[in-house]
Amino acid sequence: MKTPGDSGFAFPDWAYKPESSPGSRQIQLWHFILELLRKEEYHDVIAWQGDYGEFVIKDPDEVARLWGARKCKPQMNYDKLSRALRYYYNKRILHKTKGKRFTYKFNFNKLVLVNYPFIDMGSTGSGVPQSAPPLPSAAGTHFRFPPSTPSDMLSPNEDLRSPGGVFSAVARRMARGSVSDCSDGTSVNSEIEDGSGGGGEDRGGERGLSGGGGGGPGGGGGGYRSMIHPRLSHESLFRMYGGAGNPNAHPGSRGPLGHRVHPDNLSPFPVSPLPGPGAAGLIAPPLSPALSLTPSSHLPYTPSPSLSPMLGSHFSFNPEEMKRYLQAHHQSVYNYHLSPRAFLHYPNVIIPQPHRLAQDKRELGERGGAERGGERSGLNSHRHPSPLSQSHSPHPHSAHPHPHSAHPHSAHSHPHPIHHPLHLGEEPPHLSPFKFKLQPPPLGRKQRDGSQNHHPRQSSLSSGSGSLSSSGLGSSLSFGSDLSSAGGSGLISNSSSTGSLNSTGLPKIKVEPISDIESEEEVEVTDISDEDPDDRGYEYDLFSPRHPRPHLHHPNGTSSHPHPHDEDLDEDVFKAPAPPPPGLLPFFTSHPHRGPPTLKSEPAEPGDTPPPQSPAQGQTKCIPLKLRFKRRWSEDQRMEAMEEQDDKKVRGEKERERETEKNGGMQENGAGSAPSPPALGGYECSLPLAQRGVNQDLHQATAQLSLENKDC
DNA sequence: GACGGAAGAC
DNA sequence: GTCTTCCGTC
Repeated sequence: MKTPGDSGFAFPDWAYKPESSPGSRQIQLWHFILELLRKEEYHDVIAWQGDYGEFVIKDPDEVARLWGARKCKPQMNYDKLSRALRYYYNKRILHKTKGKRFTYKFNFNKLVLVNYPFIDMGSTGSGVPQSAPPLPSAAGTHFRFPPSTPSDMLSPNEDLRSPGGVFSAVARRMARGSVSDCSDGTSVNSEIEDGSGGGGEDRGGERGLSGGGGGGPGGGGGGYRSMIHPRLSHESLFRMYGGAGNPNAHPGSRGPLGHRVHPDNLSPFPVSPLPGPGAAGLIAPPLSPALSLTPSSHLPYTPSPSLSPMLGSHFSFNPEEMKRYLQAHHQSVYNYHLSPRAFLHYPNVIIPQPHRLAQDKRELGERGGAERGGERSGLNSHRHPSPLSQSHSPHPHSAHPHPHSAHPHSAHSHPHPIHHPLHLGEEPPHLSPFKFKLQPPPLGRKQRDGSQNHHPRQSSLSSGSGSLSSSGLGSSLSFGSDLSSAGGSGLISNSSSTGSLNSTGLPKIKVEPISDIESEEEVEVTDISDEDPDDRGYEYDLFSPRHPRPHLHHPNGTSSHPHPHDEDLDEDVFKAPAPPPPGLLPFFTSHPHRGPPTLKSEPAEPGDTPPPQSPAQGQTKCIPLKLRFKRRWSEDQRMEAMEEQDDKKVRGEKERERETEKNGGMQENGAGSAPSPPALGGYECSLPLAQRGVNQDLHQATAQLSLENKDC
């Protein structure tokens, strides 16, 4: 009979790692079984037999004893152990080989699915037994079964890319079960470890995984062989998982500030492909759906976001890059889900004009060396440059007939560990004084009306961790910000589609200054409007970095993941931004030597520190920021009212055609403060027409605004 | 021997 | 969540 060992199939490395089972800090039984199985000295106790993945417990009592010793359960016996094994049946990790005593079989597919849901199960190489672990063939990764040949030993070169390389010797021993959990120190694991000194000698012919890598550290039981083929470049890996290789960002090449994505990662990958703390390194950080960074012909420049650590859904963008990107995007703000109307609400956001773009390019070119060089040096270590450009979601330009098809994972914003190196007390000399963060938009009024009691959202900043299916993070993008600043600094909050809507079901942008001294409170004090305390309060909640909103909660109680093309969000128009805290205004103003930033702000109060003087200062167009915001706000209110009226008219007409009775009630809602219709359908129906109307206004407003601001 | 429910520890 | 322990059933 051909045993797995004879066949040259190795069990994946992750299978030997206790960490490979999320949620369990202790070695799991199936890990332990694998430990025994991979060590020849225990082949008289337990061994592979039969089909691939099938093993027989030759000495149940001894296995139970070993297991009991490992777990410090001296009372362990086969009955108990088998009970534990039977629990794997439901998990489909293991199943019983019928008719064969003490014979079980691993379900590799399940193990892989459990541990690496991203792996295409259909990619199992030909000739690989069904029960053998799947082979991500495209990546050249080999699952073999069982493992442990000398060539499989972790080579020094693998240290950087294999999990073994990031574990301490103790950790490795722990991972191998070499270190007993028992406090008395009498561990059978030492037996295992001791006996495994020559453990790699068998299972010859198992080559290919390590590509002839040298002997691994310890030379014992094989430790962690990298699941990744040594020849598999990091880029390949990133491609595999949707990201591009980035030497600077690669977890294996931790820079001075590079965060080890997941020191205790749960996978054999350099970075766990699982979502969560270690996921971002491999998975292209799903951008805010509204912020597709796909390069396109008309978008010569794409900002490279980095993610803030811990805040799984926060991406950091270099403000300069964003500026350029926005300028490049000036013809396609809709694609950005930055409706032109967004600019309407941002008197200080200069609508990019072609000549400005050129000018800015020149400026960038002029100061690119020093300034951007500085940025690079500061950001490289925490930024994922290109992964996004290669793997990010489809560009919004491509009209998606199916609104939900563009960003299948948009709701699962995987955290990106890399963050901006800004530290409190440091003022990046080269960075724009702005910090932009795209955040889930506030819940729309229509939604809010459905549930008035919008309690402050509890922070779900760490919600990025966990299983693939659980995340549901809003994709907040922070530009040129890091987490610490995210904890207290301001932003453009957009939101695009990630989660919430403002009172008109539209995302908002908030522009706040970066300040070394700013605190979370200061951020939260951001005023949105004097006219709408409700909204404002909601803003505080929503835009507080501590309260990102991973998802959009529909009035019907369901929670949907945000999507840039969600019909609910088609009406993505931005409301009034938050004026910056007055005390922070100096940071908020543009740097004279830098020329007018694309995104800039002005002093909130006339009496505040005056911004750099400009010829247009005295003009009425350059009224104090606060006043401008208020005016804009009022404008916005009027426009919203008009829009709602239009919406309701149109909706009413359409509805009337179909449902005359229902329609009548909706029209009675009137304009302005009318609560949203309870049914989503009506809301969605009104969007296209409403947006058309808005677009006209927006175009006008955009033009006006650009004229209005170009002198400021 | 194998299965699986139940309760509980961690 | 992962066992451990106990137990009834087949």
